[in-house]
Amino acid sequence: MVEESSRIAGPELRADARRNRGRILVAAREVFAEHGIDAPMATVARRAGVGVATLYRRFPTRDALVRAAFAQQAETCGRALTEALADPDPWRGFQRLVETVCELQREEQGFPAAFVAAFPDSAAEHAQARERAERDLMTLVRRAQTAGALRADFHPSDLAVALLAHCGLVTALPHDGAASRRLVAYLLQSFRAEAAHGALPPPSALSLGGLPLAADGSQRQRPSRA
Amino acid sequence: MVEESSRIAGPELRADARRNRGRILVAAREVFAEHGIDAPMATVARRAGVGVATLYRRFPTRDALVRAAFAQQAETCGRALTEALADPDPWRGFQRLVETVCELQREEQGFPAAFVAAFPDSAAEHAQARERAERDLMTLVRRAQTAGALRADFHPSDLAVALLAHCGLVTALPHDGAASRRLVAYLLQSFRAEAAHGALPPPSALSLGGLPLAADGSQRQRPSRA
DNA sequence: GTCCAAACGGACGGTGTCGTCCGGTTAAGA
DNA sequence: TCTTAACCGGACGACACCGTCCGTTTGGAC
Repeated sequence: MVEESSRIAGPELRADARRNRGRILVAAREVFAEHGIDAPMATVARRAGVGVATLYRRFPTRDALVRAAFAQQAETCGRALTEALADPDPWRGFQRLVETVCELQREEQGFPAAFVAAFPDSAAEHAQARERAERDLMTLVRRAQTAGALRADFHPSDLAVALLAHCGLVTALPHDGAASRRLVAYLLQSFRAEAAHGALPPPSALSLGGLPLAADGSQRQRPSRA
Repeated sequence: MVEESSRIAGPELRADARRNRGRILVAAREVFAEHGIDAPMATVARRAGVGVATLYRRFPTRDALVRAAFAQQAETCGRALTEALADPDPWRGFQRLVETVCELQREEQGFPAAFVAAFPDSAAEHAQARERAERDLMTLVRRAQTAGALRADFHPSDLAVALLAHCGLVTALPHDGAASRRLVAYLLQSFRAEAAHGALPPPSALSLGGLPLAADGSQRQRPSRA
């Protein structure tokens, strides 16, 4: 992904501003991972060693900060997807993708929530990247199914379901790597063609690719207030 | 479960007080399901048609309210467990239990979070009920394994892992029943003995029964503030 | 009907976060 | 070195929720 300023043909931040921007992003990742996605902005600012004003100047909304902070992780996901497609073994590629993303969720505990929170309305900005991811993912799934490794009734949205469930697990148990790994192992085994025993209920209507959400992105549980 | 007042040999609430207590519980369930477990107390009070003071008088802490509001659901879980043990088919009993609890999580969206939030320190109050649940659960698992239906490497904590993951899913997608049902179907299939292909990573150290948490119950992600 | 303790509810002070404003500071070009 | 525009950060007002206080109402016993 290109440097942001050059994309917008921006006015080239001054040296100190650029330095502070970097510090803020680092601090944001740390704080979000430690205290959750909606830790006070002031905490991030303090950790970064800057004032709140500086933070708000650079990232007008919490959402903007979250998105920027986890852009790197999103890129990692994209790369994992590419690598998965490059794997000559279709199943191994699929498996590695799931494991990599879940590992990322496990390590950066802020990431899963960010993943869910950041994507619903990022359509405009990352449209083409998202679209491409969606296409690649579809290819990966089809390929693994054709090879007879991934069960035929696997629906691409199932990946989103699995990732969201795993996200919920690591959010509830931030320090239990064993639980996370267990869940991933179970899910992967149930995705294998040999595991297909009974019929599955109809798949979700979730859009995949950039990942969720359901039709109304605003309807998430936690953040809503009366 | 016995009526609370009689358990504590309480001073018998006055008629209006009892009526209001009931209204509060109903309102709490509705509000928690709609706005999440940490909706403002005032919202609950307003919905119940009482003042905040009345609410606080009856339930001094949010935790007390949550616990009381979902006691009924907890009881339903206990009953489901008993029924599961009564089922002559060990696997069907196990399967029904999982499906019932997950259905409850799906319907009462506040419930899963309450489940997680309420149990860490309820040791004293529900100790014996919890202990019994734990024992029954163990029996259910062993029985299904002995029958050759449930995979041998299934660990009781896996149930907690699965329920927490499902909890996370329905929290993220409150209105997507299809996603929930899909996840449950996948998980159940992967728990079947025939699905055991590769080895699983070591199980989590989660305590089961009354359900989680990890050692430090306070370490949950969302509620924590700086 | 009378009385009182229990219950009620609105109002209020306290706390924590948000996001902006403004006077001081500094990078960088002339 | 000097100038200036960009940048910085602490302070501040707005807001939401919390939990308590207190004057008023009401159930129910006599």
